Amino acid sequence: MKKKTTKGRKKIEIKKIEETNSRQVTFSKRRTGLFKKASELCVLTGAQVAVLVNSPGGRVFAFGHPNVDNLVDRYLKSNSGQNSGAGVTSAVTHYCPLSVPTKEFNQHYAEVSRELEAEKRRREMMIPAGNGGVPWFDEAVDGLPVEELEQYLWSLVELKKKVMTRADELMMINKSPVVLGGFNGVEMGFSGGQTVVNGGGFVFQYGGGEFGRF
Amino acid sequence: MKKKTTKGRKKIEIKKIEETNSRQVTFSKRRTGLFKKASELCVLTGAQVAVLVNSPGGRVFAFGHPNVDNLVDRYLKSNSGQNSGAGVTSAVTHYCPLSVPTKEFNQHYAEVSRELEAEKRRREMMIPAGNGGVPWFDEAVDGLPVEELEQYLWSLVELKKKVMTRADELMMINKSPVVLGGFNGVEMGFSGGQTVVNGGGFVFQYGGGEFGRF
DNA sequence: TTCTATACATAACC
DNA sequence: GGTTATGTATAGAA
Repeated sequence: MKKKTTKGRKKIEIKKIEETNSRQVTFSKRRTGLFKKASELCVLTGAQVAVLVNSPGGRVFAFGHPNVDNLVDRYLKSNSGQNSGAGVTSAVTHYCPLSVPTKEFNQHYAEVSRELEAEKRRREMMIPAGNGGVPWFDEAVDGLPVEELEQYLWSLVELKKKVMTRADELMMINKSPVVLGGFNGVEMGFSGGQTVVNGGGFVFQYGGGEFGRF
Repeated sequence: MKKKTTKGRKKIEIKKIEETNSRQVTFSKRRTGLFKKASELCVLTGAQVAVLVNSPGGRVFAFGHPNVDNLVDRYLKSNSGQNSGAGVTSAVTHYCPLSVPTKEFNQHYAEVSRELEAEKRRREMMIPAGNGGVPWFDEAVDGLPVEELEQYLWSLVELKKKVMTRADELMMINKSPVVLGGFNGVEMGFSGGQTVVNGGGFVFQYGGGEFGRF
């Protein structure tokens, strides 16, 4: 008989995988799984779903049902135009035309998707634009490109801004303290905590502990 | 002893669920699962992911990392100026500037949505995507050199991590997914380290209660 | 929602 | 890409 060569799956912590290679493998496998899940959600419930994934390296993968463009388009229209609240679609933000590369990809995706669906309607998966297995992931991850740093920065800046504003509102409107949670090993709860705002800083606290500062 | 009350999970065919109620339940469960998967993919591999879900009922759910809202700003800035090399790599990041009509629409939509959905995450949102709020931080960061940006980045990333980690803990420990709900008619999913947004703001929820809106 | 019993996804290895 | 042993997501029922 065959020798047991594997110890089987092991539990992992959900945090960035530092090891480049396994990170890439995981990305690939999970991306596939994500698309599959999205696909099943569509088929089972009739919902429309669009998933856009892009690796730090910049490659874009997408899944869409009926297809990405339509979905995005729909969001676009429901925004700029006005639609009753009835059958609503969305009210997300206004999207710009997709960049050429992305556009092409989505286009391609749409085709592939359509074909597969027509064929068996099991799942319309995606496939990166053209190149098969290409080194895309490693490049920018370690040196974390400026653009990514900036994205994070802005993301955080926005978060902070909103947190601040919200904190103010919450404290003004009702006197309920804003609490995000407790500490490790500390009982969880949303009462008894308080939000402290000081010129520029925002601290989430619970009991005597602090777990977040902005 | 306890009677076996369930036959356990059964294999199902991936085809539309006709029974309305179970379809609804499945939608809810799987949507949560999908967001969680997306979240994990982001955390584990550092990829950027956006998920848009349109339920048959018309509700819109979205998940995105990094924060879409901020990417809008980011885009706006790089767009008006020069499409900087920092250019956007993801389709998700290509958003058009929010137009006034859009904002108004979103506002209106939010109201309608509120009426239709008497559940809980209804109320008011604030901070129309973009600016309009506490600019101090914004401006402070605006003309900062890259080196500085990186410093800010690190400090903020650390803070963000704490919050995200905490959210994760809350979710894992209490099994209640920490939800970053959206308004503007868009339900935002949030779990495991992702900040979900969309033209407006988001809501931190815990179990059935809301504990923070930004 | 919550609870099982299972189906399915996937971490390690090849 | 495939295999195997497990960790997880969930269908069905309450």
